[in-house]
Amino acid sequence: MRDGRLQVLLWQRALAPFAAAFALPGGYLLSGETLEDSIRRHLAEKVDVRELSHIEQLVTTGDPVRHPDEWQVATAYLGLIPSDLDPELPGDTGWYPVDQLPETAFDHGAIILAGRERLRAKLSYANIGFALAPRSFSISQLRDLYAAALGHEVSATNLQRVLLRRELLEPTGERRASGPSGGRPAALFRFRSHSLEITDQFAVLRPPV
Amino acid sequence: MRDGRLQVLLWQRALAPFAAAFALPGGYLLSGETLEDSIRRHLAEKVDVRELSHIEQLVTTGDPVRHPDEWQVATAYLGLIPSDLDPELPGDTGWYPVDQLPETAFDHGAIILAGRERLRAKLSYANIGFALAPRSFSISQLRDLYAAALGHEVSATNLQRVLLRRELLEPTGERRASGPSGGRPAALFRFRSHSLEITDQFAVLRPPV
DNA sequence: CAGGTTTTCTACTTATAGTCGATAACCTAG
DNA sequence: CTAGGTTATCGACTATAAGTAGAAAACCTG
Repeated sequence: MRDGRLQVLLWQRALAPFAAAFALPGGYLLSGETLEDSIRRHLAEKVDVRELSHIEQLVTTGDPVRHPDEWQVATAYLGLIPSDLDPELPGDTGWYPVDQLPETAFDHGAIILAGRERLRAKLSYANIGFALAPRSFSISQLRDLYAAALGHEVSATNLQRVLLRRELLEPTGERRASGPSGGRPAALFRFRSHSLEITDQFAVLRPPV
Repeated sequence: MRDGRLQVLLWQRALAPFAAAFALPGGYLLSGETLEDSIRRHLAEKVDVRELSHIEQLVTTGDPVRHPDEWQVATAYLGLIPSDLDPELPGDTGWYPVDQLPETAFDHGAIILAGRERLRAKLSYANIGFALAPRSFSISQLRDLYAAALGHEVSATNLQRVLLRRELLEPTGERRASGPSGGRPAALFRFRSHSLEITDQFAVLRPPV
């Protein structure tokens, strides 16, 4: 989440194929290397990987048409960075809104959309919000974050009750100072756990009718 | 589902490594081959792949410790065969209960359990029952199938109502002749669709308290 | 202190799922 | 042909989760 929108880190290619198109960070596996190690190694060239709050395997494609010259098998991972961290980026990379992608290289456009779907699903049946939200936040902040990620309005009242019932959130006991235009100061919450936990319910926050 | 239990097709290895241990069917990718094509090709040596009612990618592991001699990257798929099909099997393969696995080769034991978890989850928020059940079935049959796959008791009344509400089932209009010990003949149902569809609900059939 | 703003709470409604007992529709034995 | 056993189905009730709306709380500024 950057700028109130779901954005993805892309890198503008210099060389063919797909010169000038935008690609996900990545690269080749070294012999004997774990997939996740390799992802982290390649990503480290772009951002500080200690900032990753969550990473999970997304999909593996071996479709021969995905690369024009070479036959490749590629495994994509979904990685998340909390909204309050703002990593230094090299000049050829930047954040791009997922719902307004530039022209992408290879099959990266489809992979990004698959990642968004995975994220949306896990917002509804897991505690994956911890990977997007800052360590401490108000319910209104969290509502805006969920709304942007899910792509539809979310009720703050309902969100708070659902996440508290599932025991995913706990109050920090602090309150945020109210803004310049006044208003009641918001109580702050945090996620109880910062590792992925699946709930036994699903229907968090369908779009309002 | 075979014999009222969730079973997996395994193949007893003849050669080292893991000689005599049981392994999932599979093999090496050919150059230029799609992952799914490769799976179907290797599987065809064991069973008629036209009997597969569903197939989906499960997980890719590149952990160097998974094979003692060689560095491998392997992608596992989950494939399902309806309970009323009984493929001819070569002598070195057979069905083995997932909750009572023999000694497995490589990391195949963990992969099988991951497959079971995927299946259980999709029974709860998708129509994946179509891939396990016969084309036409009574609610009691379906209850037994769900109970065996989920690992806990399931109420037939509730199952029928939930699946009908989600519009996943439809009555065929036929009834099965009652068994030798009598009883009311059961109405027959079928799945409306035989391709995977995600529902917007989740909590089908939690274990009874 | 009045009026505006944001947050939070409470009550109500709706949707979905879980449970239990009654009833229906068949069988076989006598 | 009927009594009693068996399996399937239905209906009513309960429990839980989620969606909505409006009132109240807690701050701000002028």
